[in-house]
Amino acid sequence: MPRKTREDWLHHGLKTLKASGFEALKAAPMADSLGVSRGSFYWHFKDLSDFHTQLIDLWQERTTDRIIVELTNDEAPQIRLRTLVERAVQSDAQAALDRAVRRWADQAPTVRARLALVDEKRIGFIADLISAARGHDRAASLTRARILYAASIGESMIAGPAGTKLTADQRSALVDLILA
Amino acid sequence: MPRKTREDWLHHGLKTLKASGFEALKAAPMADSLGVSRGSFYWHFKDLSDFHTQLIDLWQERTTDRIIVELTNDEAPQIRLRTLVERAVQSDAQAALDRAVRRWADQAPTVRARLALVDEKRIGFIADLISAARGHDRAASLTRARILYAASIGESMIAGPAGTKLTADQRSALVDLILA
DNA sequence: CACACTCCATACATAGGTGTATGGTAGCAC
DNA sequence: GTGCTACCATACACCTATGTATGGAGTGTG
Repeated sequence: MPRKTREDWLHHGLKTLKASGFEALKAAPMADSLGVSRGSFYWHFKDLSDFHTQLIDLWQERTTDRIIVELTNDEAPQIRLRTLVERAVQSDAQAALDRAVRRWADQAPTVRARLALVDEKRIGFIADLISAARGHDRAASLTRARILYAASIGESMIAGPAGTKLTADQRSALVDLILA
Repeated sequence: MPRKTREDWLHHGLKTLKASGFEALKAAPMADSLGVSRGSFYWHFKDLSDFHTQLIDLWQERTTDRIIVELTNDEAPQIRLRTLVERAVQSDAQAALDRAVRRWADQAPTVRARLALVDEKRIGFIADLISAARGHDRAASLTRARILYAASIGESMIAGPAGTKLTADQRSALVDLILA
């Protein structure tokens, strides 16, 4: 007997979003691949848009709020910044999910608004780390944070063939450049 | 009497793609907004995927091949590089269309393959300009080209509130950094 | 053991998309 | 002005999705 919980649906939603984009966040196909019927979906969620907002909440918590908490520790800010970049770019899972949300945001205004908040929060946190490391004034740190964040996102968006991705050394050099 | 040509359909396709994403590239809604019926569409194109490939061809010609030809002139490579960056980031029309294609690529393998070629071509051209300006070896120029290209793409992807975009001065500083 | 409560399957009405087949109209060729 | 050809409208069969209503299965609790 299947018996899926609300969390089962949401986790499957994140997987689907990452693998197939938000266009695949539909009740019928998801129910099929979960081995239940749409009845389950409409019991746990009022409708699709209810499911969508809960999904975005979960995404933000996992990919932003939780990360910031984890990286608010006693290590040197330079180290924390490098850890952050590696986490964001290196792990393809995180990058793919973020790409999917970003694509989604271009079509759904509510998602777009949420993504804007998340971007701002992330850039602000990066700026905090830069400030702590180098003591720039806030404006300069924000500009550099924005460039670093943009480069990371862009890197994950380029569709080039395998082997053309930036290496760890090149990413590290980029961080040096930002902290210079 | 309407009487739309193949070019009318393709141009409307680019506009639709830019404004509403590839999900809106459907025969029925486009026919409505063009004031004709789907009969016209299926006269000019075999099916949707035929339309899509022709659309991608037009996009590549306009946003890559033509630009490269225009910028293969006698001006100093530093100047041409700055012109290229301004064209790509500043004009929102180009950026929005590129974003739409990049999102599309995440769902359609054929589009993804084409985008990979286009990215490679653009990065190669940027690397040419960097090499001409600074005489780096090919590998170093390609890395820097990739960083600059990634930063430009990422910048156009960030969904922050108005006023947080990089200014022209900041973009120019980024180019200086790449050419250093 | 009964019974309520939780969870799900199924059927239905509705909507919007595809691609095809068929027939109609406008304009040019002669 | 007849006729050909290019272009389009319409109707059809089909598919896939949504959301709702209704009627079961299971499971725990008294």
